[in-house]
Amino acid sequence: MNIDHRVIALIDMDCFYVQVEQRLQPEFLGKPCGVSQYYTWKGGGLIAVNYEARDFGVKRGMRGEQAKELCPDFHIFHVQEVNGKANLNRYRDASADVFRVLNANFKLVEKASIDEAYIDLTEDVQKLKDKKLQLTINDFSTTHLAGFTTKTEDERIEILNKWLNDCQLDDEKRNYDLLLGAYLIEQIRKKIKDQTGFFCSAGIARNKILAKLCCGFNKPKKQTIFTQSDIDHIFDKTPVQKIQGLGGKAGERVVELFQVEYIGQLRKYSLDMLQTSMGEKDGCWLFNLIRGIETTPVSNRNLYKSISASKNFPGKTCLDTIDKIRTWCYNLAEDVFNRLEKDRAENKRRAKLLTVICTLATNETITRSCPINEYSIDRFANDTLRILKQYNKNSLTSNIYTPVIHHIGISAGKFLDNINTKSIADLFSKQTTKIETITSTENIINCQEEEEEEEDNNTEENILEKPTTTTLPIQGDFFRKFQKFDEQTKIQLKSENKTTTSSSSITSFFSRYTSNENILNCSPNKIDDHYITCSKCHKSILIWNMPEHEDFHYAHELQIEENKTNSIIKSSKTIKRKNTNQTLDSFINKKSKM
DNA sequence: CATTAGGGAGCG
DNA sequence: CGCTCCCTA
Ligand SMILES: Nc1ncnc2c1ncn2[C@H]1C[C@H](O)[C@@H](COP(=O)(O)OP(=O)(O)OP(=O)(O)O)O1
Ligand SMILES: [Mn+2]
Ligand SMILES: [Mn+2]
Repeated sequence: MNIDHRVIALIDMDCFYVQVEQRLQPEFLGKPCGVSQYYTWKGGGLIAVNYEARDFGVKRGMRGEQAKELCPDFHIFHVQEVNGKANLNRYRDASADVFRVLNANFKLVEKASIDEAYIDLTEDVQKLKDKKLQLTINDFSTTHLAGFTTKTEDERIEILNKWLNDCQLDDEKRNYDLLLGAYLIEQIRKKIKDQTGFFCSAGIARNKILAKLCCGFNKPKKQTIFTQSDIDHIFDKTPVQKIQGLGGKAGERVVELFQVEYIGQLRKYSLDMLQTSMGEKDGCWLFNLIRGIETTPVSNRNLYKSISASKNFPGKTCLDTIDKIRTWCYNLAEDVFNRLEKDRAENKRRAKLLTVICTLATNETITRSCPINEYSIDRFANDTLRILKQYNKNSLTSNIYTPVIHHIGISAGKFLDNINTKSIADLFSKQTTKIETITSTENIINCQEEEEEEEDNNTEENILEKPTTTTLPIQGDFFRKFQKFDEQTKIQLKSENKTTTSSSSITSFFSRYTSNENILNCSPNKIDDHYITCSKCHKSILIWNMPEHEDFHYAHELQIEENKTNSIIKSSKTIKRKNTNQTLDSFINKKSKM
């Protein structure tokens, strides 16, 4: 099967938590509503807002009170509280209702979040083809085309009808597959509505990124088809940050380093240039993406990989005594315990690792793990407490805890199946020698078993290229590049996962030691706030992006000389620098706020 | 004083 | 592996 010939759908529930609440209290259907947590503080923070309320400008993240100002009839549902803590089980259960419908109707369904699923429809579409259905506009009553924005229903029908006839008569553009996919999704959305009461929207495309993107084009209660011929003209107007995976720092890097606003503007850059700036893997992923190619498979995972409970204790609500901390350890442990027991009964598996996360007044976040030998509230709570006590600077006899705690989280993961199916037994046999010790080998197997992991090239090369030196963040990239000349080259461009740019070493370097002098050293030219002017192109560049920007010119020059020497650039893995300013900012902001 | 989740990659 | 950082709902 050609990876470009897949049919992928992304289904996303409309204002999901609100619909869950409205299903319980139908008298609020049609009225502007939202869901908030912790209503004591200014009406609580809204985590979901329905479309009626959005018309008034109410948005997620607003306070309940603020929403009331914009929309006096706004109704606020409150997340259930148990032991003084938000409990999201109602939404998890509603999510399970939806996924039961999906899993009953499709083979390959990936739970991407509490309210969305990717479905690989490729096979279903092929089967449907044999039936030679005569489809009409009535089979597509909520379908839109990503390439056309229609103002009226008549217009939608006119345009869709034309397209429908086109691809049924002559499938030169291979759009018929997408049409059948859209047909299947119209059906399943109707089933979801009938069997759960919930409305949803969907995107249908040839890969996950496009399906996700276009799902948002027409909401609520609608679905959108994104054809391959839409790629160029839509990407030319799609802000970089709208692409999943580029909503954060990676997207900022793209915008800064290439001086672009829309993802389509990257088309003029060579693979080498993208890789030089973004790294081999991400550069390759971007290069393909903007040509409509993205090969991340829909995985078959239906179950959670971790079950966690956490709570913030901002400002004066901080935990400053052992007694308070113990109480919250128990509250969180109980929530996790209840969900783990349910999970064990339903899924015949047990979590083997407990991870405790806390944020202290010093603004450090600490993460520590310990094995789970038995599901028990006491044990979860006491393990958590024991770990937290290790960071108490006060005397062990005192009830006072310093520094105060602003966040605690407990997470259970590393699930191990109880039942020895043949395949699992086989997998175990390989490293049976050390089972007892919760060690992770088994867990890895477990993970890999449910995940794709089909072809796993790159590892060898990556290891070879791992930069072993801690480079100072000072115009280092040129230097490093030449150091790498001798490296054997090749490197199959197969990598397709985007994500992450991180560099903990550099971050901590800055957080710990610097003040501006170190940062200023990076900049050859003039400092104008955080920007400097590049001597080559005279554009304003954020100073911490300057080294990559220089790489960019370097790559550009090489390219202009039309020589290949691909290997050199390809094999140079950029050490990713961090947006130091932002790191420090958030450090300071958090500190001052908490 | 946005909160409470959850998934994943890279580093040592 | 454990842990940190990143990205998303
Ligand atoms: N930042 C958040 N914090 C806590 N819960 C969130 C957050 N974002 C989303 N959720 C929850 C509430 C949402 O109803 C649910 C699904 O999110 P999402 O699909 O992004 O929006 P939505 O379903 O409310 O509206 P939409 O119709 O736009 O999809 O997840
Ligand atoms: Mn949604
Ligand atoms: Mn969603």
